[in-house]
Amino acid sequence: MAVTLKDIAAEAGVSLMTVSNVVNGKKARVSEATRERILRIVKDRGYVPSASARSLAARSSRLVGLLVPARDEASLTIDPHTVEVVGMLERELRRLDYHLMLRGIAHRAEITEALKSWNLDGAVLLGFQDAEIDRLKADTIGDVALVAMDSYSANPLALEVRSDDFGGAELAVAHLVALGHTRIAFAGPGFAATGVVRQRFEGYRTVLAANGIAFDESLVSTVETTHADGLAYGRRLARERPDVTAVFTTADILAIGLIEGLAVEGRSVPGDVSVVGYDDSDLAVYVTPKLTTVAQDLSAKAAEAVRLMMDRLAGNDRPEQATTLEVRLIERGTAAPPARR
Amino acid sequence: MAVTLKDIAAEAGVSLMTVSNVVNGKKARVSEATRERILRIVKDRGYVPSASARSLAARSSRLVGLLVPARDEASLTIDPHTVEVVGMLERELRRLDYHLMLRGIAHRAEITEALKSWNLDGAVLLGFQDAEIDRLKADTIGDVALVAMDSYSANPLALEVRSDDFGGAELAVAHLVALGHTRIAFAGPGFAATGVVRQRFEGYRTVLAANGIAFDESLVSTVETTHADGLAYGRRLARERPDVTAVFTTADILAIGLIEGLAVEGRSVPGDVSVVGYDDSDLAVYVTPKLTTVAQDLSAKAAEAVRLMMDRLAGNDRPEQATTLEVRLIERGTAAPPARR
DNA sequence: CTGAAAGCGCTTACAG
DNA sequence: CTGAAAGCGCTTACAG
Repeated sequence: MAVTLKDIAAEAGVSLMTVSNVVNGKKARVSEATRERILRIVKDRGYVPSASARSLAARSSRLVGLLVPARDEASLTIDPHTVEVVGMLERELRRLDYHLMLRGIAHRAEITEALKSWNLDGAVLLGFQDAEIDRLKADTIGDVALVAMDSYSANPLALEVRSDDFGGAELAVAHLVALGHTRIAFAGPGFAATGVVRQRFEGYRTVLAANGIAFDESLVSTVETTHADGLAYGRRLARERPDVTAVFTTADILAIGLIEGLAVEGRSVPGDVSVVGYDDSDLAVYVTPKLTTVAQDLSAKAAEAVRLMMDRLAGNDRPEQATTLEVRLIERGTAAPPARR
Repeated sequence: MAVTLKDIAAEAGVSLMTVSNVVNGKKARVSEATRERILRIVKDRGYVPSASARSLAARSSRLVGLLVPARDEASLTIDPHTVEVVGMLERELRRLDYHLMLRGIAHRAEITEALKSWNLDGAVLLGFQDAEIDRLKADTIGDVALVAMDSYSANPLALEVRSDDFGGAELAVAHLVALGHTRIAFAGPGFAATGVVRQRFEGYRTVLAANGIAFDESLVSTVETTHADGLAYGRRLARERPDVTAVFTTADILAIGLIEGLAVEGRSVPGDVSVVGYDDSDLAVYVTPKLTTVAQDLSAKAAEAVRLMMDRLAGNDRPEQATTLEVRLIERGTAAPPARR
């Protein structure tokens, strides 16, 4: 069987408690001599503390859940852009000696279940709608430090980290306006009263207004964030809306599909239509021309999520404000002045 | 505090044991009447068993580790192609009521540590070199069911799942040969005596030999699996090897970089050079022309990994053979007959 | 069909 | 600086 605290204690001729103190680095409580002797035995025997025993006896499990929506028995909805966040979160947590449990959530009740079952110290909610975050109640989440990524929910139970989606849209649309465009379309997934896409939409509308461009409802289209939907949208746009000279899109993948759709109908980017994406995913530089897009600092986002969680775990109060990270426009090859008519 | 078995037992007026039996579905041991009464209370009170207590008391933790290499303090090395496997594994395990712990491995010792600390029932090794799998010893991994994905290691301690890398290369190169190519280059990351890339290289060589095409060492290049390295390779190829009319590549991303590199130097695909990728990643259809590539069934690979693990956990012997999954060639737009000279 | 006892491997006060 | 006791929430034999 595995070696336990008891084994180490027996071999060192001390009590179990002393070994525990040494293993947990409570220096003040053990003399340097016994400390070194014990550490040596621990190493020789390859002792690793039992996390479940620890979790059971102590208050803390040093376990953090990464909760991701999973549509009805399907796979996790992790888009490539999210993966990077997952990797970063794992790294940050590992540095702090925490472990990460990955859990798909098919039904709402599973959140509570995941939290309780492993006695998680914290959890990161990745990819949930604001409405779902709103619904979280104190009695269902207990005492975990909960951080919701990319959330604009008003739920005080969740710590929030997101990028400046409003500002990112402003950057993109202002760039298009500066190039001389006035017929600028907005394409993104359906949105509610709040949330990432809503913010980007408001940023779009604000820049139009600031530049005296009338908002035209018929210029905003609901397009799911997939290459196929982007492509279909591009074809429709090419055929039905020759007046549109630029499109601001809420995702690179959608932008890339859109560009292909336009091409299929004989319209070029940025010659006939300018396109701005969002995310600055790897994809953005794989296509020709390379995509002009809005970049967020994913690494900073993950680090901030962990920082907020640890702060909360340390007993500090929830910060007044949600953290909003800066964003920047990456100018590449898909946005240019509109063609002369 | 959270509600425990004891609370439920008290409320139901039965012993703790009876509740335990009900919760664990040991129907034979409890009368239907008490069973229903207890289930009702469990539901009303929102009781969720403590996984750590269970793990400590029972033999099993119902926890599986997903171990991924993490280069020195850096983020996890999860490429987009791997992500899909992660999602699939999580789904399969969740269905079986197991949980997944995601852990980056920076140093070899961390494997043992991860295994022991949470008393994992099983672990999936994703993205490790064969040499690292070879090095695993029985005393360091204990009794966990270990499955190594895409491994060709001979270590009997690991269960193995992989695609038919040799066959995939055969398919790709045979396709090129059938189109009339004879000067076919091989591009992929450096490889050792064993492993995925070695297999693909051998498949390449075998098809050449079978068709009476002399193997030419100068046609094989070591190119890392990134867009940038692919691009640099493409430029080099265009300038230095006008004789090469086709390239078989070990990854789509590399193929896409290669195509761009060729384009930069004024050579077109498939007009001047044919290119075949590997993986059939999403990327393959985002580029123009769409990539001809070799597809593997990632979903089946994940399912098979879980199946092997559960089989082993059920006490069955390790299968004689590693599982090798079928692979197929997806013909799209980047491979065509060589241009007439 | 139901239950009392022992124990899984730790940590947390509390003594000395 | 070191230790004996109690307990975290379960499961595993073993009785009845």
